[in-house]
Amino acid sequence: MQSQYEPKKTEEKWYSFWQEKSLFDAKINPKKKPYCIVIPPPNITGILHMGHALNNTIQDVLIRYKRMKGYESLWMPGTDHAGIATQNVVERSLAQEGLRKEDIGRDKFLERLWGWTDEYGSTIINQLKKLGTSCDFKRTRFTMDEGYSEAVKEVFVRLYEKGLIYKGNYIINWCPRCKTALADEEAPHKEIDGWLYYIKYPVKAQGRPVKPPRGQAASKVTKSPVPDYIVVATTRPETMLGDTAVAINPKDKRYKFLKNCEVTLPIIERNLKVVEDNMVEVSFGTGVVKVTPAHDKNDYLMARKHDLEFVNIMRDDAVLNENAAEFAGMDRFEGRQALLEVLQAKGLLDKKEPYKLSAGHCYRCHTIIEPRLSTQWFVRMKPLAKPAIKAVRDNKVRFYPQRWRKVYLNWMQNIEDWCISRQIWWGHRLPVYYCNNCLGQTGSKSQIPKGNKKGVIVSGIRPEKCPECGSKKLVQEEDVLDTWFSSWLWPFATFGWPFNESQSHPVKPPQGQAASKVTKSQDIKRQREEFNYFYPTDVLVTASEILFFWVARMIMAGLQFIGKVPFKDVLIHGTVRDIRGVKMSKSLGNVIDPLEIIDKFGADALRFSLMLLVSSGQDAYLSEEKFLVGRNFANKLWNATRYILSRVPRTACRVPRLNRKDLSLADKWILSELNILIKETTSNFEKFRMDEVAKSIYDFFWHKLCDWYIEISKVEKDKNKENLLIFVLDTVLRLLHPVMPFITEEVWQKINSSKKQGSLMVSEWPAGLKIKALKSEIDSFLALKELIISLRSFKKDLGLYERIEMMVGSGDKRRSRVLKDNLEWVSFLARANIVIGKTSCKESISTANKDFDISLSREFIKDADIHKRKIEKKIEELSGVITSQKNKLSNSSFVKKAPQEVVSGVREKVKVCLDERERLKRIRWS
RNA sequence: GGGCGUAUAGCUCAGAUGGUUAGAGCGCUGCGCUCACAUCGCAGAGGUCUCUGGUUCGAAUCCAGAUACGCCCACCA
Repeated sequence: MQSQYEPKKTEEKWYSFWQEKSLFDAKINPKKKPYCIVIPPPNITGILHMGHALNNTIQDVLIRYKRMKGYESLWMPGTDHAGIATQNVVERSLAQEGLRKEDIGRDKFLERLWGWTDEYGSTIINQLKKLGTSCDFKRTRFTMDEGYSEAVKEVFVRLYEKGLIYKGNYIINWCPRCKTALADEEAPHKEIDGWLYYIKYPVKAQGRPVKPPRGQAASKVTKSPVPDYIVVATTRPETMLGDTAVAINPKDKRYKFLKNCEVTLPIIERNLKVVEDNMVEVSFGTGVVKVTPAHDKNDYLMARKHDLEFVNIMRDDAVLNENAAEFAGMDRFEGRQALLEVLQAKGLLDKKEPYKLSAGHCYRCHTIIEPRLSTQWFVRMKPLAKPAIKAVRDNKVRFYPQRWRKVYLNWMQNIEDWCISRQIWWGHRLPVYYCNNCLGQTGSKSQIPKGNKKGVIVSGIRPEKCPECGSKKLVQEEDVLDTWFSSWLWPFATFGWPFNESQSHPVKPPQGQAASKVTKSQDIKRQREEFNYFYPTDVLVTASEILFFWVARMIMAGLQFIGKVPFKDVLIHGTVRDIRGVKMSKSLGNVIDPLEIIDKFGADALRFSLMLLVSSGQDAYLSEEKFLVGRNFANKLWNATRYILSRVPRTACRVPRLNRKDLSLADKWILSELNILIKETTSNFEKFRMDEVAKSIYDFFWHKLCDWYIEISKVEKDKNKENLLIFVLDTVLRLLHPVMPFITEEVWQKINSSKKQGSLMVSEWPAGLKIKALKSEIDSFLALKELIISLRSFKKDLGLYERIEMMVGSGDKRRSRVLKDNLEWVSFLARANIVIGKTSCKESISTANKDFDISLSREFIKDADIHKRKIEKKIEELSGVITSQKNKLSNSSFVKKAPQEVVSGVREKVKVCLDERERLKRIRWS
């Protein structure tokens, strides 16, 4: 074994070993309880980033832990077709050839997409393997798999038949670059710097003159004169071209006169209606709102209420259309500038003020979205949300950390309908067919009124003819479904749901299994049984970013289609950020590539460091050097193993049974510490506290096993020691394996070399130890440990580095005896030749700790100043403690009200401190 | 405009159900290649636990308020 651990030499070896032995595979096992996690399917366009590394490490750690704990662990892997993202990638490559997707047509474009998917779609899955992920890869699913598509269609049809899917003309988020509708969640609002423009709209008194008849009080006349114009404020001036009204608040007295006026839209010269609506905020802008029903969500709602005209002024690429008069053909922002110039020239631009506004941005390409009136498909969400709210309220689904529960409930209670149609080509095409014959009579298919099903056929299988008129002229809906409309089925569609015998494409059997040997119905039966065994899954591990996109919708889908929640626990971890706290992103260039870290430090180092850093849902601030902890720990483990193996002959190397007999004080101590570690680690895993798991193993291994026990073992070379060293190491390897699978397997194989080859990853999780140490024994050991530290410190303060003779005594007989029994290793570790007994002050210089008095011959001392100051400081410190503790005791309500054990604890503390201080005070310096 | 999170050593963070004159890692100082490990060992320095009130015998820990930073949601043009 080399003195430095080299991860590259072991990682690949053991990963293929596990795969060859099919250790990642899961199947129904009636003797075991199931444990199942479905992977949040990464986009096929994705490449592994630190967020994936974190997310998947957590899952792998849990899966491996439960597997060792005796569960049948299934980690279901797969990828997501990521509609818009993937289409964008392929469009870009097309653009390099100077082509647009329209040039080659839908079929050819889809061919390209499938080609890309076949070539690059599994990149991320292969990268995941480098992390050590123990997914059952034979089950790898893709949201566009034939079988999966059946589930998507089934769900669409079921929802449609229940009246939960409808088609309607609404204002939706439109990305003019991707040229598709987006759901609200896909268009996050971001603040941008803009301007608030104040524009004058000419006003004319209507019909009868407003002028009052002669003789009436003049004051009343001057109260509401009709001005030449009113001023509206807007951040998007170009939309004025689509204005069909202006609105005021009914309570706003300032504009009462407008009811009898004609307002004209400049440039277009259109008459605008004047409407009153409470939605108008009196205090904002001028109190008058321009209403653009086809380009703003609020205006749209207002228009519906007041029966206004809709004027669309933009094409799908946000270029102004023929309704935009002279500005037609200009891009929206170009048009804005041009329009402003015209307004300026005409004296209609009152003023402009800098203004921060928040606008939706496409979550794929970051283009500012344009609210657009268009016909889309929607899912009615309220009925789906209701049971999903109840399930969380009833703790059928629990969130970790719990605060996300509130966020979830808040969102669900205010949920709006989900726009699911997308005007792209890559995705599941809606299982909707139009009969041209029937629709010919009612008009174009974009104007199907809500609820009118005539000529619209929704079916999982393409119908041959129209059930209404028999026509064979059927056309399938061009739109595809939102990617999340397939992802929300992930926890059950991956198992082959809906298990229809009649479905055209059953889920393909696991790779390697001959398809012909398995009949379709057997296959479906197997899938159904597996589903019943593994569903509901156990935990979903995810970042908070997709709580609404995905997690909430999965809960709704699970309850709606299966009648059971899809998972019991939702573990939400933090976001990965750079060292300054900025979210890592490729465009910012602040990413740390996990593959590079693996290359430099090893996958185990990456995993261990990540686990250490993500404490209960907090964001992790990363830099390359933070991974050194993991690397160093791996190296420590490696070298400790090297030492232990040097002590134990290889041929005899196997994990022993422990014998209660002949255990030394140190043995008892380390076993008792190990026992605590087993308990803590197990309970921390159950609480999803992977940071605590990593921390406590690290602490035990490094600072208890290596710093003390192994050091002691260099002196205390009894027969038991070898067995114990192997035993403790073996136990730690088991505990650590979920977090650091590679090095633990490598080491475990070495210390189990005499056994026939098994694998650590499927060996048993450590149970609590039966051997118990007495409290007094542990106490004695700790006193010796403290003594060693005091001896070292004492020497150090006196500037002594040689192995010298030191005198140690104790007033306590038991302490003296224990010291005598363990003198050899105490001396070794203290680097001193210890003599038990007392010496006179004249010849020696002394110190004391809680249990022992220490002194050494004056002949060694050159300079005792540091030591003297330290003693003084220590005395001061002790006095402080004594005073504060005594104060407590003199407080009668403390003695009365505090628990007995606390009071006696304080008394004990005072006693001990007094004693130590007394002994320190006795030290004479000359 | 709502909702949430975080403020503890120079840095990154631990500190269930209140009882420690507050812990770790990194960094820093000093010493050491003690035969597993310099990706190491040993000994140290370093904190009025953001502020102000309150509850309590007792608060880093619970409550209220303030301040700072961060995040999410929302139809103020």
